[in-house]
Amino acid sequence: MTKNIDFDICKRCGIKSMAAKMLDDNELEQLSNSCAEVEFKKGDNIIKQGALSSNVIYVKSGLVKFHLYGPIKEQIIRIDRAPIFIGLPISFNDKINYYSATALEQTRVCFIDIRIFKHFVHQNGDFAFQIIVDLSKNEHSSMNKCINRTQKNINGRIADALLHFHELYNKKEFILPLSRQELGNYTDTSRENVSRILTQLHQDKIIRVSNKKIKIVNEEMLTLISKNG
Amino acid sequence: MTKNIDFDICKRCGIKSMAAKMLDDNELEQLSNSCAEVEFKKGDNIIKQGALSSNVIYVKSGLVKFHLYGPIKEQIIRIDRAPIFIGLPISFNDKINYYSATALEQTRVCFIDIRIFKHFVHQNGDFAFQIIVDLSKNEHSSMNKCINRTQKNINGRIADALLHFHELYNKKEFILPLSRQELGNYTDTSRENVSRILTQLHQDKIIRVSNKKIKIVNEEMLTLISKNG
DNA sequence: GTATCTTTGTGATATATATCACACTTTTAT
DNA sequence: ATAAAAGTGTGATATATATCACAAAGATAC
Repeated sequence: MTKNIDFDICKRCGIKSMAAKMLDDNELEQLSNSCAEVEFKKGDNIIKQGALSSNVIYVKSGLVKFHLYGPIKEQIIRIDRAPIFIGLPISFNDKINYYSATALEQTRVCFIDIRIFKHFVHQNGDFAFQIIVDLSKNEHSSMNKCINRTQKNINGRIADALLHFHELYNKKEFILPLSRQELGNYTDTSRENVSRILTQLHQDKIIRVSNKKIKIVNEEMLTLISKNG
Repeated sequence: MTKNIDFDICKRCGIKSMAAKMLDDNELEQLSNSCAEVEFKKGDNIIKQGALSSNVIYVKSGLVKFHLYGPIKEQIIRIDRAPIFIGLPISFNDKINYYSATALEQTRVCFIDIRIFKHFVHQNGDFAFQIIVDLSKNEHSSMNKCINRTQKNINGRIADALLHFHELYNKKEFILPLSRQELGNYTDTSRENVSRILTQLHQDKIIRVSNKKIKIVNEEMLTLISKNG
C-alpha cells in the first residue's frame, strides 16, 4: 500500500462516492494525496476487529462481509457490494474497529486518511451532508436487519439471506460466497439447520442447490417464506 | 405547539446539543425562529411510525422509548434519556418515520424544522461534524444491542435491561417504566418469561422486586448473568 | 493419486423458549 | 366503594432450535 503520486487520480476517478462528488478540484487533489488504492483477494481481511483504525475505506468494487465476535460467537452482520464505505462510524466515534471486514471476492478499495476525511467534513458542508445521508441509510437498514433477525424464524431468515444474495448478484443463479457455517453465522443459526433448510427448500422446488451453487426457482414462494417463516 | 417568538431562546438555551454549540449567534437566531418547544407527559406519543416527518426533535429532558411494529410483533428498540436527538436518520434518508417515540416520563423536546437543520449541515461543517459523531455513536450502540439480542439467552437479556435502567436512573432502586409485556418487547421474550425470570432473580437475592419497584441488590452477580446468561 | 483435513448432510436427542390456561392482584372508571 | 378491566404469576405442555453423533463428500497437500 503506497500513496498515490498522481495528484489527479481522485479527480479522474469514475466511481466517486456521493460525498467525493461534493469536493472541488483543489480538495480532490488533497484527497489524492492522502489516499491509497489497494486490491484484496477473496478471503483477505480488509479491517480487523480490535485493530486501531486510521483510515476510512471506500470500496470501489467487490463484495465485502462485515463480521465480529459477539458475546457468545462469531457473527456476520452485513454483506454488501461496492460502492460502500467501511468504517465511517468507527472513524467518527471510536479509535478501534468494533468489527472486521473481509473481501468475499476480488475487491478494490481506497484507504483514505481519516484526518483529511474529517477535515473535509468540517470544511465542506455538502461533503458532510452526503456522509450523513450514508450513515442514515445504514442506520435504517441495520435496524431492519436486526428486527428481522430477532423476530423471524429460521426459514424466514434464510429466505431473507437468499433473496439478499439474489439482489447482490442480480441473478437467479449464483455461487454462495459463504460456507454453511458462515451462512449460519449470518442468519443466527447452526450449520446443521442451514443444511436442513436448504435441502428442504430444494425438495420443495423453491430453490435448486448443488454445493455452493444456488438457483432461485420460485422467487414468489421464497418471498412468502421470508415474510411468514 | 407554537413557534418561538423570542429570537434569543436558543442562544440562551443551557442544554444545547453538541451540534448547536457549533452555531454562531446569527445561526442560533435562525434556529430560534424555526424551532418550537413542547412538553410531553408520560405515555405521550412524540413521533409515530408511518407518519410523515418534517422535524428533527431534540430531547432536552426526560426519558424516551423508541419502538416499532416489526414483521411479527411490536418491538422496543431503545430506551434513552435526554439529551438525545429523535429522528436524525429519518430526516436525512426517509420521509416517513420507521419507528415511534414515546415519552416514558415528563419530557421536554424541541421540534426543529428539518429544512433549517439541513441548511446548517450544508452551511456549517462543524455542526455537521457533531451530527456525524452522534449518528456514529448510535450506530455502534445499536449494533451492540442487536448482537446481544441475538446471541444472549433470556436471562442475559433481562439482566442487560435491568443494568440499563440502573444506568438511566443512576440508582440501584427505581420504578420500572414498562409493563412486563413491554419489558418482554424490549428483551425479545414473552411477558410470562419476564415474570418468571424476575421472580427467579428475586428469589436468588440478586434483585428485589415488588410490582414495578426494582432494587438491584447484587450488581456483580447481575453483571455476570448479563455476560454468561 | 492417495492420504488427510475440512466441510456437509441427516437422524436422534436435548434444551430453551413460547404458548396455553387460569387464578390472582392491581389499576381504572363510575 | 364497587365493578370492570388490565396486568401479573405460575404450572403444564408444545414447539422450535441447538446439540450430538457419525457417515459421506469435497478440498488440499504431498
